[in-house]
Amino acid sequence: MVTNMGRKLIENHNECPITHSMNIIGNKWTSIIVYVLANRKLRFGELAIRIDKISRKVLSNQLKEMELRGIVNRESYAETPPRVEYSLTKKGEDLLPILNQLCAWSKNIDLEAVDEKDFTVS
Amino acid sequence: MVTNMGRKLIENHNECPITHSMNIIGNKWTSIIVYVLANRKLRFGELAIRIDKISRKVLSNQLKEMELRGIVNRESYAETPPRVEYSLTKKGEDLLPILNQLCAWSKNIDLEAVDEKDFTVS
DNA sequence: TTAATTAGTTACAAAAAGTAACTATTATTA
DNA sequence: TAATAATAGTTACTTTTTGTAACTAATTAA
Repeated sequence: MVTNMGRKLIENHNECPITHSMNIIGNKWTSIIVYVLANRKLRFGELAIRIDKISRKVLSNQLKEMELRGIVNRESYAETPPRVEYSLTKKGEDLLPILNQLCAWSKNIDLEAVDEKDFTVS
Repeated sequence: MVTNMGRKLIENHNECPITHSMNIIGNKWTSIIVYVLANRKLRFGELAIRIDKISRKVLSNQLKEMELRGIVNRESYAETPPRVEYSLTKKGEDLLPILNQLCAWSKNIDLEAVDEKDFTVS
């Protein structure tokens, strides 16, 4: 059985900085996970509850990738039932003020228009 | 024939601001398009060339969505061959400084580790 | 002996993104 | 006259990413 969990990257030979950034946070969940981990350490299950629309599978994959990139820290305790705690690294914390600005930016963008329209063409 | 182009949104009833933000820019290309449109107006084909890994199909879909959300402006000229120019709105421009911070943040994150590892388990 | 607890994993399904060929319109070229 | 070029998309199809629901292992408590 073979499972691949590495996200496929956008080729970026000329090292475009925004493409590089998107190779790190250009997906639905990474930023949300960072935001929820702000100022606290959370167990896997707590994260799954707080980010209630994420699936455990995707949460697990994202956390692995984020750990690999040095955005989150994973501490595993040899207990039963298992306990695994996730927290932000310095790098992860450094992302927070940027995410807060993003939140402010998006405040008056309305998504209802898209939500209600059906976007069908015949 | 029916084509749906509306992106599916993360449900966000408690109006989590970061979830809202991710419903707008939580994908591979939106931020890259904004970044490339900084300080200039570009035609569809020019965008496709400058963002060379994006497909015309996805570029087209993204631009529609971004126009709908008020991030880009689309100007179409009745010429042959057609000319369509895209530029940032105020809202789009407001995103730029945030993207620049993101670029700075991501500068010393190395993706090679993920690239080279195979992530296979048996 | 059975249920409860927790951090994942697994096989499968749906959605998003990628590919290559195609369309319509008019001007230019052969 | 007919074929070619140019441009902004679209189309049918394939691959990748994300989502769903059920499952596992290990130990404690009932």
